[in-house]
Amino acid sequence: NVQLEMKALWDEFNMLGTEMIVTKAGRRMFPTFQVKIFGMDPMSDYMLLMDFLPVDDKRYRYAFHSSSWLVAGKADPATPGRVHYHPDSPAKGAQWMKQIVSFDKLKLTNNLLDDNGHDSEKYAEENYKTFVFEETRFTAVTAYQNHRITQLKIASNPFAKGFRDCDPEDWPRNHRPGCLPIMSAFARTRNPMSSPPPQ
Amino acid sequence: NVQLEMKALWDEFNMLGTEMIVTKAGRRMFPTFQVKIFGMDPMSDYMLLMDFLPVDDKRYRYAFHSSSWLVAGKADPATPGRVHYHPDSPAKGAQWMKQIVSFDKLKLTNNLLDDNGHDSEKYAEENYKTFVFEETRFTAVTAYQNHRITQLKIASNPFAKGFRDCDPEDWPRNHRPGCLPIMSAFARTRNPMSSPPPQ
DNA sequence: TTCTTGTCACCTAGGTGTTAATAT
DNA sequence: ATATTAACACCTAGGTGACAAGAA
Repeated sequence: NVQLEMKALWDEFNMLGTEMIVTKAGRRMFPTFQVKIFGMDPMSDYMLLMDFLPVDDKRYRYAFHSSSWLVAGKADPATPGRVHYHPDSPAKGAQWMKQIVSFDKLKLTNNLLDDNGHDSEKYAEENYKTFVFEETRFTAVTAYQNHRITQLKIASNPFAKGFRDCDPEDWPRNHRPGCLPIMSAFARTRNPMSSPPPQ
Repeated sequence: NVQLEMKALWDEFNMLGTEMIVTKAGRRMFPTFQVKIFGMDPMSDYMLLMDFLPVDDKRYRYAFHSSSWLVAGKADPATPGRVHYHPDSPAKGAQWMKQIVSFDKLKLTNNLLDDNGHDSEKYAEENYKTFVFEETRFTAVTAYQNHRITQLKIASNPFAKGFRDCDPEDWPRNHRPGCLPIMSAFARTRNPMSSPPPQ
């Protein structure tokens, strides 16, 4: 059994239509994909890996007037079957279960030549179990399209703090009209990012 | 077979009498202990670990007038048998050998209550091979005693760049008397730190 | 046009020796 | 006296979106 961490934040993005930047050098995902794992055999070794499933083979473009994604042709040839092994692999079940497993080093790239930490598919014949979290679905972009996604990223990613025009700590004391939509998405009870989990 | 990396730098420190700061929170070693490994079985799994051997059970204090260490009593009770497993352990021989193995995350502490990434001794009964590098011998201190050690740390550790009063790149162009001894210790051919090995 | 890339200021995160204050 | 601690300015290292320039 696997439980997605930061589910509330993922849901918030998902409601707007999550976008993830891809670059040639590789860009981290935000929110970070991290999970709690239950029910492994504590003494057995496990490999943990992550890959990405194309939802369809279409290409989309964002229509700003209607704030929606429109089909705009066929997708690029599918990404070669690459998987990202969690760097702690292999490890005992007990190790995986005793703390949150984070894929924060994982980077998305549109450079087909660069592996970026991805390995070619192996172990395909072995027993494995797959978990899909629909709320982590995203559209890969080279620049953000939906401005509300940009604002939610700025509001919730600590590394983008430089672009905030309103300190969440100061709200509602410093309440200004322009901050309201961001703040409503940044309710502290739903977003524990500011105090990241140990290790 | 194991080969110490940055041996020239280690030798330079060792000639002066290397000192390493220990703190309650833990302090990295500098130079970093890193090695190249040869002759493992590529397919076998290996644990790699590091520990510290007290050279004697004496306590020392530094005599500034003679620039030497004088015996000043008996050592504290020996550190409990703690070892530091390399975080990549276990891994195949091929993996260990294909790049430099670095213990850069290792931290020294005088806090007996804090493990600081150290594990209690295990595998004592299993087959293992030990390598000692005499040139990495050091004196644990809470504050640097030998000023020449301080200057060599400042000259060679990138994180201490803020304390340099002379940019190695500008020498001998900007040659000033006060910089000469530091620069002679920082010959670029003997200190590749400025361009760290990939990954 | 539309999409992609490279550079930038601004952050987070954490490793330095210094210094002054505190402990022994 | 001497040894240790804690706060600090100054770094390295690298993750952000904005923006201007370039490519398709």
